[in-house]
Amino acid sequence: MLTKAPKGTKDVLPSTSGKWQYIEDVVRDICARYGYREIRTPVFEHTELFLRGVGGTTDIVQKEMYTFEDKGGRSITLRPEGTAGVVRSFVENSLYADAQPTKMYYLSAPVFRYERPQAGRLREHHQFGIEAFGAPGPSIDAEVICVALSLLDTLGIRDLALNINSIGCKQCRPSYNAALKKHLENNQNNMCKSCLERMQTNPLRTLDCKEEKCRRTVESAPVMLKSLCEACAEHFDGLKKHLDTAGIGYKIDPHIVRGLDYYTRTVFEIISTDIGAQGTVCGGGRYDGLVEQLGGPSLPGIGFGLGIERLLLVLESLGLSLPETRLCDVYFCTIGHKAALAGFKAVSQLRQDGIRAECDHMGRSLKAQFKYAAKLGCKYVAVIGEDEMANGMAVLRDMQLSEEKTVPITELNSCIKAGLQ
RNA sequence: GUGGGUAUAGCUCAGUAGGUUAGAGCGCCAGGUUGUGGCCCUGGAGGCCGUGGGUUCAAAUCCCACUACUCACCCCA
Repeated sequence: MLTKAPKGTKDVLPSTSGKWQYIEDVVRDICARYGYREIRTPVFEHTELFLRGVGGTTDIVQKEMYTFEDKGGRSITLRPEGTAGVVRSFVENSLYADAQPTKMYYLSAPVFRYERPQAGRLREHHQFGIEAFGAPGPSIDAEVICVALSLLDTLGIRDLALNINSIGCKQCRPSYNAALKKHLENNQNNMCKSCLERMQTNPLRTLDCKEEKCRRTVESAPVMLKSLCEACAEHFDGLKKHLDTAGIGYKIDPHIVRGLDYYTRTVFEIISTDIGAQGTVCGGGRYDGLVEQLGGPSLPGIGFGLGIERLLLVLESLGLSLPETRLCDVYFCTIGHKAALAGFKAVSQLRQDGIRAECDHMGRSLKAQFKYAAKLGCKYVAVIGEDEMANGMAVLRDMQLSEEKTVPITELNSCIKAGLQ
């Protein structure tokens, strides 16, 4: 074989693309009910968008981006996440001039990060995400979370954990950061090597460390939730009230720290414990300063990204199957050239009428045609042979009931259509 | 970027005191007498045993290197 799919990429084969399509159908339906409309933005953007948007200190920007120079000398980057491009488009197209909020979604959007692949982590993966601009209050936070949970619920997934947290705003976070850093500096002996680095670059990240000694150090550290300014505390209370009202269970996890710099106030994750180490199926939060930072007006925003591949892993691990559509409604078994032509004609007509019809392309024996039809899961098999051609009658077999009847060839198609109703 | 594991048929895997033509199940194809699927039976196709070196009379099997895949760290969806 000449070459293989690049490391960290995966083909979606015909045997599984039906699952993707089913999920996409559900997503579109839910988004319509919640008033979110689709936006499609380029797969690549100017690199500076992500430098400014995602943040120069993040791992994503520092070591995971697919960046290259195009033939015009521009620095281009394949999008490493979905939000920055949507915000750019929101600003560029002056969508802020419309009545707010602006509620948009993107679906199965390819996202690229140069990482070592492992279970639930690819170099190209696909996200469903939503973004809501312009609404400052916590009700929209709750609505955004509801969209994600609604999708999971519709797919039959009930037992994933929703964790929420608030990481404050530009008023209260700097002083908290300073306090945390001070605490860490006083406990340097009780921290792992990478946390000693994090302490300098982004102290919040130490909260997320899984090392035992770091966790103990962090336990005694000041807590962001208790250091929130009045406005942030009120916002977080409001979110909890809305979630309670909607009957949504959640856990407050003060250790949630998202890896993108633009988050403010509300952050949340929906996590599975049985798809390997990469258990975050959905992650998001509020980004109140991002629109302005990318050159737009001072408008708040909130959104999430949800990984389709990880969602499929969850479905698989829970043993949940999605409804599958039948590959073929009716198969025409034919014997001989004349009959094959008649079958081809009948199939063509049925297809025009929206019926999934198939006939032989492999020169199979009658028996083999039947086997193949059964494999396709056909409801009906029609048989046309020399006898049928001679007397104008065809055999129509119901494959599930194993019942046959003889009908005039001229009435075959209408008979099939009636049976499929 | 750092560790661990694995590479044999389309898929899932057997196969070491090194020793004839490398196996199974599933899948695929063809049959089980005249034109009928699922179950069962029979047969067939399909493998430079990841690649390149080395040891040996002899290597899928032992040694080395490389590559790919995979899991985990990190990070994230």
